[in-house]
Amino acid sequence: MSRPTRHDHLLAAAERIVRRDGVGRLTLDAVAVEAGASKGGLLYHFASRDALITAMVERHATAFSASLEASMAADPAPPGRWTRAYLRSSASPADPGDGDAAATGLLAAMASNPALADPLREQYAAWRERVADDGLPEADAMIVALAADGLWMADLLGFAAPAGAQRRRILARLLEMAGGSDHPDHSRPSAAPAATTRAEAPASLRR
Amino acid sequence: MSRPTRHDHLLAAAERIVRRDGVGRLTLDAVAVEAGASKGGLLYHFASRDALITAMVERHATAFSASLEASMAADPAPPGRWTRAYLRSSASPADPGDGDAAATGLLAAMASNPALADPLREQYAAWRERVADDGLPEADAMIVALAADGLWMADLLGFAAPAGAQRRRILARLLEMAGGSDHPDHSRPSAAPAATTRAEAPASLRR
DNA sequence: AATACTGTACCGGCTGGACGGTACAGTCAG
DNA sequence: CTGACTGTACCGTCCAGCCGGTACAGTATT
Repeated sequence: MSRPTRHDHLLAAAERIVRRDGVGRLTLDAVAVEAGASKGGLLYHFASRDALITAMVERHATAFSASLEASMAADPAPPGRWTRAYLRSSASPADPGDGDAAATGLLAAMASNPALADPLREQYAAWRERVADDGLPEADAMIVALAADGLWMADLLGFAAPAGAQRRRILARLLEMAGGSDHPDHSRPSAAPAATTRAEAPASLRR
Repeated sequence: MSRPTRHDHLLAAAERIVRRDGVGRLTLDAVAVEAGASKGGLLYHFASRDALITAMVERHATAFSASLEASMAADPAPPGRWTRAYLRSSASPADPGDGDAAATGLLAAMASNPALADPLREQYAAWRERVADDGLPEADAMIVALAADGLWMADLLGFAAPAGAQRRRILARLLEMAGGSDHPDHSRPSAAPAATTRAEAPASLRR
């Protein structure tokens, strides 16, 4: 679980393919080639295509979970902590390099076998409970989380998500609804002024 | 464009398959069988699989658009009309028989060729503009729309969407944010009391 | 009125290619 | 010697798209 192993490289290659070429191109051969490995080697690590996709989904789930936990730990005010953390983690991915590649596993699962997304579904339900019971008016907290999901979905599906100043205003308003400070930029060096904003639609997902 | 033609039957069959068996089962043969037609006949109407999926997407777009327009026409108060209509149309599908089958086209498009969803993307962008410029505080209107999308996505992906009383409370709060009356049940016969609530996750989408 | 022709709707078998998965012999580091 | 691979050949299946039909309604020709 420390430095990137072959295992990780293969997973990363799979994500790259989905993002760049679309789910339809996620074949065992393509992944092997992308990772500079052989098909045999790939199947040595992941016994089947489904196993590969499951691993992608789980990778995303743990990554998001970690981002959530970190964001929450950095937020001292108890009421609305989870909700704000959820918002931050969905609206701006942890690792900028990753971009919104995180969801590639979900996409792949939905395309070939929705049941593979089950672990994510469970996680999601748990997060939801946390949000609902966060010391805020229940409906408000849920609305913040749902709006975060809406934003995330737009990115995922390549729909035009609000960007730039508009996005920033929406995020600020959501943070406010979640009982957060209006100036959450305290720990941000502001070296990257519009860093909160995502450029455009993914522009990924071609065929 | 009047009574259901063969064309419509084929499209409906395709939607049924995606909903019942999952996107992975959407093959030309399966659609033909489901519609009680032959593969040749199917290909006579839709020159390719992509053409079929495009038609599914467009069908959904026009259906949603119609529902939106109708819902808006029935809402006399100018400020926030679009936003409320958008909320109502996403949160409860027009035709109950359809269920949330509407999105099957999107699912199919994302699975095989994301570019096929482009028409929907355009529509979506247009709707967004309408919402943003609806006489409400921009951020609030967008949040309502995004939350509606979040709800819709949960249904689409089979994630546990808020249901029952909780869903009703959230919807009420969203309607309030959109400047609507708190009792929008005026034209509802209430013969189906919990009709607003969707039972569970789609439970569709198997392999 | 009979014949010939045309366009539309639809059928169903076939093929070629892609892809998941298997098998296996070989390589190389520790 | 073992465990982590590589490289390649191969199999079976699935599936999109093609194509050569059929049925039939309407229309023109004689």
